[in-house]
Amino acid sequence: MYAISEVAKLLSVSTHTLRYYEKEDIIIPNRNENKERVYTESHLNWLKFVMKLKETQMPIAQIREYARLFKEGEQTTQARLELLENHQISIQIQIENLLTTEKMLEDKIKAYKDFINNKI
Amino acid sequence: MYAISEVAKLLSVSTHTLRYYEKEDIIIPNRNENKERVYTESHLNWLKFVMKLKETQMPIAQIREYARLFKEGEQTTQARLELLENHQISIQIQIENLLTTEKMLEDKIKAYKDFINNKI
DNA sequence: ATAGTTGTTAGAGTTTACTCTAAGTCAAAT
DNA sequence: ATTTGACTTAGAGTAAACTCTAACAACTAT
Repeated sequence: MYAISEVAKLLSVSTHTLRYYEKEDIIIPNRNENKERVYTESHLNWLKFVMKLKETQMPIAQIREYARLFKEGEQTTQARLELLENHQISIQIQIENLLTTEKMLEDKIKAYKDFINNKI
Repeated sequence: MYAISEVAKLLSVSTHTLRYYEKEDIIIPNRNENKERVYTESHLNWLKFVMKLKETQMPIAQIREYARLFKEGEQTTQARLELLENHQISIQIQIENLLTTEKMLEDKIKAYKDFINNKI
């Protein structure tokens, strides 16, 4: 059980951002008697998952959509699967692009090094 | 030799964007007698390179910096090399992150499929 | 002649994802 | 008693990278 400030610290986000995600229906923590947000281990895991999706360029709107489907329950399993499969494809494309550019950079870097060392 | 609209079409960007990049000192095309922008093959290659950098998350400010160094000439070779090497590292980190998340997604996708097919 | 393309300056508008402020309440800790 | 941390609503501000508009000039093609 974590307070908002603890979660912020653990996941390196601001409390502002956590409240913002809540407003965007991405994480809805529990509340204690004083109406303070209480995040469980499972909220934390969900947030970590969300951050992975964000890191890999999934827009907030799509993350919200996944969260919404999740809340709707079992009948959305197929839709969630499709969403994740689409994101997997997006990730694969990103990796391809990065690899291509990395190769290009490697050549350029090599050329620069040759130039600096040997003035060919 | 390409007019702005041809470049826009070839590279799938708007003429607005091309003028914006020019204002940001990222590409400065030649001009003809009528002061119209004229892009050579080499401008096109530079633009393609720029788009690769953008695709791999290099901010405009850094691309501008690289372009500036380029214009300054040979004495900035070392600086340009360092900039590209830093970006290469950034690319490698991005690839690592993507691979990690892809593996995670693959597991989740598998779990969803199992659930759907066998209701385990 | 007129439609189309390009040019200019200057600035306004858009989108995404935060990020922060105000202004006030409430409960726990020192 | 007061500081601290949390809460609320409502909205303003920020940064990046476009994206578009206005309003008018100038050349090219039909």
